[in-house]
Amino acid sequence: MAPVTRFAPSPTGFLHIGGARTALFNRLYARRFGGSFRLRIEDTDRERSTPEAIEAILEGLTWLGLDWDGDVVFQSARAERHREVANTLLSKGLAYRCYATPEELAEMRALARAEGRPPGYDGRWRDRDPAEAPTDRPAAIRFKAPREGEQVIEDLVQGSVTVANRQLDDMVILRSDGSPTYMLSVVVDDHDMGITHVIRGDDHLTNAFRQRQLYQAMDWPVPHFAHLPLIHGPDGAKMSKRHGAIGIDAYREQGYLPAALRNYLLRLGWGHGDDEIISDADAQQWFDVADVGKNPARFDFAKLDNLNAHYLREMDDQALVALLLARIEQSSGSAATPEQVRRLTAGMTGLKPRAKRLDDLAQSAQVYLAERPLDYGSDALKLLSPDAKALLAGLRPLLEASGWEREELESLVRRYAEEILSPSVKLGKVAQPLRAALTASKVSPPIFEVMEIFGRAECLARLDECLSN
RNA sequence: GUCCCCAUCGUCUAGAGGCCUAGGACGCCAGCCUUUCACGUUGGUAACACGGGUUCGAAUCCCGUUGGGGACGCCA
Repeated sequence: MAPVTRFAPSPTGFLHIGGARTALFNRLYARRFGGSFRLRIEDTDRERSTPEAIEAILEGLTWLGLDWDGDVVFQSARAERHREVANTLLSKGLAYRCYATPEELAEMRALARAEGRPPGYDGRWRDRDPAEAPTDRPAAIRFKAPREGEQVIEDLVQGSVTVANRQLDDMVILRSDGSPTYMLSVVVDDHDMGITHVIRGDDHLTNAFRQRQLYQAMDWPVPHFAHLPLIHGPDGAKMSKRHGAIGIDAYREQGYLPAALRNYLLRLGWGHGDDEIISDADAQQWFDVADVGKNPARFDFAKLDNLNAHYLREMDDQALVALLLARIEQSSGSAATPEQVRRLTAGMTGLKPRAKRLDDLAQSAQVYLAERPLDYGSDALKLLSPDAKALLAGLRPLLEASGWEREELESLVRRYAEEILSPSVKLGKVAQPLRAALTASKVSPPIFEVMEIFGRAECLARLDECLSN
């Protein structure tokens, strides 16, 4: 049977990196075995779910290239069905009304803890005569969980995990306001959607035991479970905003490529021999959730950067320029001129190997965007000493008479430095001031490549402006 | 506190009893390349948490210790 997986985020915040990996693994698993990958928004939480968060999740997934099959299911729209199941359980005697107050509940927990028992509901309304029910407040519906025996889950990642039923209390499935709880909703939705493999974060492992009880009570087939270890921050502690628990949109803003993120996330907790750069096609062919490691992985930006640099270099120049232009327009508020686009496109080869992310690429791309008069900073000025300017002044007539192809320019300047000036003067002695004069910077792509792209007229004009200052 | 899970270089991992003198990648260090910065390239640094077993033989199996993580809501 082809697997059906799903990603089921709750829209209470942005799509974070852990969620993205969960979605990736679900999708990969479904693709690998010819199944389908569904998306369900768990928006049963009253106030905390926001339309903005839903939007951020859908956008984030789409941007990452993690498209889903079929329509998005909104859990909130299925509340009626959830209630129906709760009532079925009630009529089967597998659920009951509970009138315990929040204060009572807190006491129970404190007491249990003090006595060294697992904290939880003590079952005080479990077998109570309904005639004793108070009339002044509504009841919540609790699941009548089995007290004896144990729950065994053959988790695809965690292996066989067992918990005694006595560790599990009677969970609320319908709140006193009549709204279904998450615990009920997931089970009903996963069942109704025909989900065969529940692949999700490790933090849900203990929920799986309770959910299993529910499946059994309804006499539904229990899906396969796979609980993925969580992603930790670089210091081993829980991901915090400081180190990566930022929205996926923040990665996008910093200039990470979807392909790089996919590759990086895939290698977090999973490996395929010595392979590091893994194409989507290979990932789809190789990935199996059963091969995911059980230990939590730390997030490492240095490795992500390295991977991103790789995908950046592999990317088509035109596509990269388009991304860059959008970014530049957004920050400067104005569109690039055709001449700037021409320079940028021509300069891509030299720019690409120098960048890790789109943000630093945009930074170094300034070389091709800046217009005269150039704004010389202290770094450039340092290279433009009177002596250096004198060298450049001597070079000017030679440049004017030269062809304008990069190799020709290079050999010209080399000859100027080593033969005309002195054998001890290296190319760099002239090339560095030249770079400073033409780009107002001390670093740039190879200066002769830059010169070729700018063209003779522009270069001479820049040189003149620089020398006349 | 109760329950569950985990443990190989700094990080991500390969490793399913002899192929391990523990492999790869990122990072870091050094050399080469070089007009700057990068790219590239060559080499180097660095790990089986600890203690007991089992076995002819253990990174691999078992137990314990320590250290991490997760879950214990009328949140999801």
